Formats: sequence, C-alpha cells, structure tokens
Amino acid sequence: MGYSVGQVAAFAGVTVRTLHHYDEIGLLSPGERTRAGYRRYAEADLDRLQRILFYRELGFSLEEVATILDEPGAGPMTHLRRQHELLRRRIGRLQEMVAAVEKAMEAQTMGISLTPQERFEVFGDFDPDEHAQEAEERWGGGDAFEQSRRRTAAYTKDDWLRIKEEGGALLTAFAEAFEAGVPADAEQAMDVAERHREHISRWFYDCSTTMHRGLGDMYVADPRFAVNYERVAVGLAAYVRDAVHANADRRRDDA
Amino acid sequence: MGYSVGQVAAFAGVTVRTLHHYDEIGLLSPGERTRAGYRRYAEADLDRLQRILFYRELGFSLEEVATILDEPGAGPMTHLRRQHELLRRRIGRLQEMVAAVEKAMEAQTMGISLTPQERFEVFGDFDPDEHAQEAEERWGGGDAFEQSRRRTAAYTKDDWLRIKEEGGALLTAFAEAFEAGVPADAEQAMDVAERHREHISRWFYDCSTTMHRGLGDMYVADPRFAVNYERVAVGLAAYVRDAVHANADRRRDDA
DNA sequence: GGTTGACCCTCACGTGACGTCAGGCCACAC
DNA sequence: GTGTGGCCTGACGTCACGTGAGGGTCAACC
Repeated sequence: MGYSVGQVAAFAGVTVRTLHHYDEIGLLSPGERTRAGYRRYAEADLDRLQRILFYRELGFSLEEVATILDEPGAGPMTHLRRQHELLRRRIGRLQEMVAAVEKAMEAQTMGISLTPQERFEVFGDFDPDEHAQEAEERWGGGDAFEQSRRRTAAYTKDDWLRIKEEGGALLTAFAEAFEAGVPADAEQAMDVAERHREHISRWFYDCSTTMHRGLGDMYVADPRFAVNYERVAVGLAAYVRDAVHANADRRRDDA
Repeated sequence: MGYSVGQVAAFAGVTVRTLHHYDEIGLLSPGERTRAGYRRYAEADLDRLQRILFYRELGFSLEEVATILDEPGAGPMTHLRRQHELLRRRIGRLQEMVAAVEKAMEAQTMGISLTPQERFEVFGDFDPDEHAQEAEERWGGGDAFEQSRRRTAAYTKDDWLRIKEEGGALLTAFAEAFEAGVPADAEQAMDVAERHREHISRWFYDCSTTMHRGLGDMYVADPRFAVNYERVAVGLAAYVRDAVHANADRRRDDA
C-alpha cells in the first residue's frame, strides 16, 4: 500500500530530491516508512502534494504554502475556491499584460515611443512598497509608516514568530466570534478589536482609535488586506471593520 | 541625462540590488557611469530591463533571458510578437487549471475521489521526461533514447557549451539559407541538414537518415520543438524539416 | 543462492537569483 | 561644514532545490 518516492515524483512531475526537501522542511512528510526506512506516501499525502504544487506555481514561497495548508478549519472546498479565485486573478493580470503588449505594438508601428512610466505600468502591481506608499497617503505624513519601518527593521526572527502567533490568535478570536453569531458591537467583539489595536501599537506604530478605524476600513476596501480575513470566513473582513468601529465609538464615549 | 539606479528601481518595481546583480552578470549594464562611478541608465537600458522583467516573470532563467535578448536580428517587434504568444499560451494553461479546479470542485461535491493520475493531470505538461516518453514511442524501443541518456549523463559543462554553440551555428545556417531564399532541397540546405544529423549522432545517439526524417517531422508537429525554430523566423521549422527530408532522399539515392 | 540492476537512503556541498549588512565615497541642503 | 540621503563595492546569508558520494534494499534472473 502507498506509493514510493519515485512513483510519486513520476506522476507529480517533480524530482525525488524535491520530495526529500519537502520532507526535510516538514512540508510534506510521508504518512509511513517501511522498516528499511523507505518513504511510503498515502492518498492523503498526494492530495497535499497537489496543493503544494498548485500554490507553489502561483508564486507562494514554501513557508507561505505551509501556513496556507495548515490553516485550521480549511477543508478541501476552501482550497478549491481559493485556487479558483487565485487563478482568475492571475489570468486577469496576464490579460492586462496582453493589452499592454498590444498597446506597445501599436505604438511601435506608429513610431511613438513610450515614457519610462508607461513602459513599466503593467509591472506596477508588484511594486513591493506599494503598501508603504498607500500607508503614507492614507494615514497622512507617513509618520506611522516611518515608525513602523524603523521598529520592524530591528525585529528578530523570534519577534516575527511572536507577531505571527499573536496575529493568528486575534484572527481566530475574530473568526470564532463571527461564526458564533456574536454581533460586531457586542463587548466580546469590541474587546478583540481593542486587543488588535494594542497589537498594532505594540509592534508597529502608535495606533490611535481613529487610525485604527481607518485601518478597519481598509481591511474591507483593499482586497490585498481583505483576502487575509475573507479566506478564513466570507464576510469576516466586514465584521472586523465593524468591531473596530464599535470599539472606537466606545472608547470615544468613554473619554 | 539618464536615470540613477534608485530611479530605475523605483519605476520598474525592483530593488537596487537586482540592478546591481544584472550588471554583475552582464545582463544589463548601464550605458554610462558618472566619473564618480554612479550607474546612469539610458532609455535603451530601460527597454532592455522591461524585456528582462517580462521574460523573467514568465519563468525564464536569467541565462535564458540573456540568450533570448541577444538573439541576433530580433527587433522590438519580434519581441512583442513573441511576448504576445507566450502570454496567450500561459493564459491557456491557467484556463486549463481553472477547468481542472472546477472539475475537482464538482467531484468534491459529488463525493467522488480522483485517482492519483487524474489529480496531477494538469501538471502533466511540465513533466520533464515527457520528451523521453515520446521519444521512446516514436523511435521505437527506446534504444536511441537510452543511448542519449547514457551519453549525455557523462557530459561536462564544457561539452554542453560546445553542443549549444554547434547547435546555434546550425540554427543560424538554416536561418540564413531560409532568409536568402535558398530552396530546402538545394545542396546548401541539404548540407546543413546533414551537419545537423552528424551533430545529433555525435552528441546524442546514432541517428540514421530515417530517424532524422522522423525528427524533422517532429520539429514541425510538436510546438515544444517548433518554437525553437519559429522564434528565429516564421516558417523555419517547416524549412528545416524539408531540408532534412531532402537530405534523407539524397542519401538514400546515393546508396 | 548469488549477483545484477533499479531504486532507495542519508549526508553534504553547489547553484541561481537575489537579500542583507558593512564600510566608505559623493552631493546637495541648510 | 556638517548632516542626510543616495550611491559604491565586497561579502556573506537564504531559499528551493541540483548534484554527486557512499552505501543499503529488493525483486529478478541465471
């Protein structure tokens, strides 16, 4: 029963070394080993491998793939839906590139030359500090952003692990309240929102309730942020925003 | 005049380090330096960078990108057409993946489970030894293929460089004859075909004229091979096939 | 029942495409 | 003239494997 490394490698179209690597880093460890130490992959392992290869091809790092796959409460259907969505987006992006190429062909035949900005327009989506720029515009003056950049620059790997852990706990807390039907303006939800604000203040920048409110809005408006919540539960981003708003109202009333 | 590394990095959406790296490996060296040693990128450098990023995003290694960009006689329009084609294919592939995901979703909701082969079907295109399997089927018995595998296993980097060089020379020879309007059954073209057959025999496996004929057919029929010729000149794959056939006929007559 | 050949194992170093400091010029602003 | 930000060249780190080396395992065939 089960498949050997060679067999799995063959029909997955990867090398044996790749499977060894995934085993080494704990991304995909075969369910069993024979007494001789041979790896034996079960049906479930193949499922996991298929997903790994899928997300990998869409450009996720193996670490990211691991967190996606080990996300609690994500069944097969969750993944399929997400994969569908990711593919749709990627196709959209490529179609934009097609349009850009066609535009360039036209410009070429007309003898028009493009400005540097125009030339790289289509790559703009991938600008890594896009977040930064937006933060600057939205939160005014770039003060918060600068602070965040300075602070985070000094963080160690352990710090980041703690941040990830805390963030995950907050996400779970939001999700649980949401799934349990707790209203966003109930004390429980507001408390989680407050913990979230403290989390931001503690690790990134001094986050006032007003700034937090803006942040909450962005979680819904900006798909890059929304996806983090929506992939846990549909509607969670809006729920988080509402909780954050309710919390901001409460604290204003307190004052 | 010209742009600094920082400026170029900014609107191309890459890091300064990346530009340094491209300079180091000779992929993109700025047209000029200031007397202080600062890099100054000209308009043409931006063009090149844009192409580099394009091909890179489609999965080419930097070495491959270099050979594509330094291909002699490839103007802006050649690149645009090729980019268009590559994008179209990539979109096609992603659409297949979408279909596969949708099929999986259906199977999931129906409670059907897929076989391992079905699971990885969509990744099949990337199976690296796909060529091998086909070779085995087409040339019968896998003898040629086995020989090729055994021989090439022992080749050094220098050997591969020579092979690439020889192959490039043959490609150029074919292209020149083609562009010059030399008929495929003219002596000049047949001679190149014969050199091509010897090249195969020398480096990969004993290639009879009959096998060579089959190989020529495949260069046209199989897009994975055809692309190597078509990207140099449209119609070149068919030309090569015809020359190979003519050469095979000639040598049969000789005998 | 021994040997052959395909397949498996674990080190362990190599590679491609950068990321990330360190240490030190350069240039313009105040 | 002294910051402050941008640029330079090393040089080492990282990620996702590739590529042997050296050695067990196992079904098959003689």
